[in-house]
Amino acid sequence: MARPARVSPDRILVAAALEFAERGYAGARVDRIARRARVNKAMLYYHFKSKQGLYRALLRQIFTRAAERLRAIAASDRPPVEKIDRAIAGIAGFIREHAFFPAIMLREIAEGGVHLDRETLATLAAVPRAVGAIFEEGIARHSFRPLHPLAAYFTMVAPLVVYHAGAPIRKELTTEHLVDDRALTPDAFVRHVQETMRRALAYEPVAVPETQRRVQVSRRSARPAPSGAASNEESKTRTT
Amino acid sequence: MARPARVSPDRILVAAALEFAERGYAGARVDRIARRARVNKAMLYYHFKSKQGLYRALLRQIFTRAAERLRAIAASDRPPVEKIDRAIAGIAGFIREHAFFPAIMLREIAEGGVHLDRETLATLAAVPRAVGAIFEEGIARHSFRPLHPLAAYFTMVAPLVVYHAGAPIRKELTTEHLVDDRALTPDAFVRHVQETMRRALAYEPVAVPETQRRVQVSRRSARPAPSGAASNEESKTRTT
DNA sequence: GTCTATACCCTGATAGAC
DNA sequence: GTCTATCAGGGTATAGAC
Repeated sequence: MARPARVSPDRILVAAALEFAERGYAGARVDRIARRARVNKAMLYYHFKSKQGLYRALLRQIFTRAAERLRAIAASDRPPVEKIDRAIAGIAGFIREHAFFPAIMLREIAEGGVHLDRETLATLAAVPRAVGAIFEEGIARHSFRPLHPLAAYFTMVAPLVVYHAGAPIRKELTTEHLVDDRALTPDAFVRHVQETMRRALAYEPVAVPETQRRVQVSRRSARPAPSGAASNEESKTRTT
Repeated sequence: MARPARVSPDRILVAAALEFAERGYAGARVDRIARRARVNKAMLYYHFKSKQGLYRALLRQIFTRAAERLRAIAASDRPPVEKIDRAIAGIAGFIREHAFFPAIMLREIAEGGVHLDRETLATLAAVPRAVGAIFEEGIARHSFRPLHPLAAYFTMVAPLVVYHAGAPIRKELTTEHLVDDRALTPDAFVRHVQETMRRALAYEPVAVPETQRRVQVSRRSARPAPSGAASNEESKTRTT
């Protein structure tokens, strides 16, 4: 196994990921994918049979990778609260390494899954199942309040995916001075989702960080940083 | 003004909403929109000039309606906590009345806003701005902890949009016994998002509902309903 | 405002030589 | 496995009669 045999299929998948993310299934052009992968279009059909076959192969690859990472976190020997922190950081990390993923995911949701066959659906389902297992463990252990694992899954994953896919539009809106996302860095947003989920899941009242508690005592006294950016956010990131 | 003058433009917009939601911008066919609206294709071009012009007109109409509803809630004379509850219910209601909206929104996010001109971007921005005003009011009043309004906006809206747009795929996954969303009704999900946001925003430790508190006291005693569906969720909906 | 007919372009897919 | 050449179908858009 000196050198990998399947260089063209892999290059094609990488090119397809970019093209499908940018243009969607209908907007993607097989010609462009072939050109981006520097292979002949006929070669692409030789390996993947059709545009749809290529698309499905790509989705299966992404979902499998994501599910593997989340299953590892779910199987780890940590308290459920920490597993959720790590799952959030893990998803954010996965998105950073697969920047095309959020757009493809959102598009497929919008399509209603019309391109997915049984096998691809099964690999897709592995993702919420892995995260759901953490929720169920936490609920069984009374670390989390009882709630529907899928509900919790959506409140956790949807913001991450939409935030990342929404970056270009947010950038434009910020340029036009219609909104201002400059303080909302990717890391800050991950921390925000972690804090949100910790509070959402907590069985007992949420422990308020000390900085906030101090302010809370003397309600109408000086606030820490009136319009400050950095201080306006959750504290330390809990990473994998 | 006995009868409305612009029947065809309106019918075209309705048909376009369905077509763009189902197929996306690239996948949408002008022929199909015209047929669905029962107008001639040339008529469509007469009113909207191009496929892109039609698409933009549609988005402006949707965003304007959504922003108006949210601005009304933001301007109402209620405590911020309640405004957020109503904003969540309002968005869910808007989605129910405009079932095509989530798919179009997710697709446009994935496209990176390539079809949006300045005017359409401005109408889009009105939505997060209206909700953001509520967050800012709550933070100023110390009803909410300090956080980035856009961060809060994403954790609130993204789950609602993704949950609704994801219904077809979830249905398929449930049919294949890969997940089970049968207990997760639209109403239950709205309540879940409301509860999540209440906890996420709370300055003080979250007040835990009595049912939960009771369980919490005697930790390892009988849980309310082991695998029950309805009881597994947040209590009363806070509607508009 | 409404319709018919059509120009013109582009796309997914394949046949067949090497 | 790789390439060139090509096709059949369907897409947006418009011209021009009514």
